[in-house]
Amino acid sequence: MAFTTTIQSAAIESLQELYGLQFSEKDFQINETKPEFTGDYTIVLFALVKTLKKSPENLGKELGEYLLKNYADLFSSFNVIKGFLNLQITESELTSLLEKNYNNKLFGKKPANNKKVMVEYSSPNTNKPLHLGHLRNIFIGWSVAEILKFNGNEVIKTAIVNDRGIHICKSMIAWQMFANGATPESTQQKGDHFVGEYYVKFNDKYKKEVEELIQQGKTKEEAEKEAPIMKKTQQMLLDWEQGKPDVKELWSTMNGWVYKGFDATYHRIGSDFDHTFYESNTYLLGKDFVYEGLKKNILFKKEDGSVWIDLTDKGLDEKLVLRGDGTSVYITQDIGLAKLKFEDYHLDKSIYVIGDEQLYHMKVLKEIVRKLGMPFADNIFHLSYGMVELTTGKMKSREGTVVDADDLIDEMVAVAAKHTEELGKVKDFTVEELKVLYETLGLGAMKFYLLRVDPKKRMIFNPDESIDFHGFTGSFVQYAYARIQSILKKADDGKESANSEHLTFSKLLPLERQLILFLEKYSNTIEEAASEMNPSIIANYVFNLAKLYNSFYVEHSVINAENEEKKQLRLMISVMTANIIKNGLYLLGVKVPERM
RNA sequence: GGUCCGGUAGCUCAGUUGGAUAGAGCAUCAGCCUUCUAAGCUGAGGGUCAUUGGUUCGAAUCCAAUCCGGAUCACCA
Repeated sequence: MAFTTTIQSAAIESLQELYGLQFSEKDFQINETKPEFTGDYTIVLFALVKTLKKSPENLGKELGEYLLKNYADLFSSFNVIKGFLNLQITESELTSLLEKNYNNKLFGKKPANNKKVMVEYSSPNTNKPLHLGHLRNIFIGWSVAEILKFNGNEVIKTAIVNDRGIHICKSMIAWQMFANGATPESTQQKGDHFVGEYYVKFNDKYKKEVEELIQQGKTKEEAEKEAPIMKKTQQMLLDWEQGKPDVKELWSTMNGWVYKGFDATYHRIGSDFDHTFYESNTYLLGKDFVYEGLKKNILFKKEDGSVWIDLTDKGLDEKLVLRGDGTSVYITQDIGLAKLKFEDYHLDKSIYVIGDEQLYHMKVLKEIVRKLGMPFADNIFHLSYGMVELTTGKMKSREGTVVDADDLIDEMVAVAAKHTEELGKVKDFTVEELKVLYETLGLGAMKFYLLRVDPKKRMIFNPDESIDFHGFTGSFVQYAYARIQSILKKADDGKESANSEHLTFSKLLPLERQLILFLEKYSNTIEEAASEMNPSIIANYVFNLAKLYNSFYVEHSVINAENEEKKQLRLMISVMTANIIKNGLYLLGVKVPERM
């Protein structure tokens, strides 16, 4: 049990004994004691003062004395300042905690609790390569999935691939017009980049045609509709929907190129999925529920045949769910897919990692699903994240300011290599080891940078800051880990590994105390990260742990400790710190190097 | 215009179920490598927590209004 909850229940019991009143957890707070005061944890008494009709000082004194007397193994001293009761934890409690956890490497991992959760993330279009925004999405999704798993849930990672629609046809038309049969193989290009180029070529050509038409006297709207390349594209979309063989074949060939490219990127960044949904398979799914809803009068039809739902009672307006020509729209497919997910996988919860620009869409989806009487409406959860902006403003594909994912990864890894060389560390490694190290450092820096901010918030991507290896970065944390490994290796060489049997530690130094107390908070931290679905909580924790350990590291020697007892204690602290860093970083998708 | 999100140090961000003198990192300045990896450590300066009012023992945190920024309100996905 975590210290805060232990103290909470001790205080509740004590108050019951002392004053005969039953308090609950919500009645008063347990905080960590601020560094400028003596103590480890603080009970805030103000809230109790009123009901107990006592002065804060007296209440603090009485409660403090009672706790000290009746929980002597837990508390060693107390002091009262204003309405704050500061308590100090006994050394025996701290060291036994260390021993217990040292032998149990799970750090509060919870047993399976049988919640089945699906996390959907990534969700790319197949007409262009992944970019920085996708990376934030993927890292958040993967991390949240792993965090939920670590907290005892059964998690299914999925992606929905948007593999159909007008945007894919654009790339296809441009390829037909300009490629002369070129392929990714023939041009030595990654498939997603190859296809993306034709998407760009489409837009160039389209723009030119529109301009020409405008010069011939057409309005902008007319020109955009009548541009020959656009007409061709729309015809292709119709052909695709009617299943015309040559169109379908080109479509699957080009998508195949893109998937190969995506897979390479996913593999490199360590992202994985248990299942992939393809929109081309699911886009018709919602229609049946629309017909059903019509029968039940939940939906209504307008004169032109289009089908709508009235959400005005929810503060929204009327939403279209089926076009006049009977084809489905975005929301229609999502209704179908939502149901499919819950029914095929028997989910307790379905999480969608989608940008916050779709908050409205997801709200509408939930309401429609609810109105259609599907029981899982409340278990749909939109994990929304803010857009990634550049220091120069927003990313816009038309203006060429999109940061390509593969380019960015290459650059991060290259900077990691350069930096390592400059520090003169290269000579300690083989070529193979260096290659692995650079990936670990470069990808680690990038993931940490994108995950250290609360997902819900918009964030600004600063290229210089992102490739920094100092301060609040993945490298900083990795470095602390590598230094510990170095100590452990030296200790092992002298056959002096930590032995936790029958040791009595006394006189903990302030930094040793702080570290043990901080390590103890890890299990709370991952629980919080899970309930908030927020990896940044772990990033912050793991950084602060590394920082604290670094202070300890320069202040106290482990191998040349004052005596054997101290050495064992510090080895145990070091091992636990390393294990928790490794585990915490793992939950962020960041690997640790044994040396760096 | 309606709805939603945000505004904390020069910059990027923590801190918000109300608690003690608001914290990090970067940047700036000053120190620390014969001693477990200096990708590190120690210290200094830097704040009207957007503004105003309210709630109370106590407000960055809750409420109201205002200002500023963003998203969204498609027979696009």
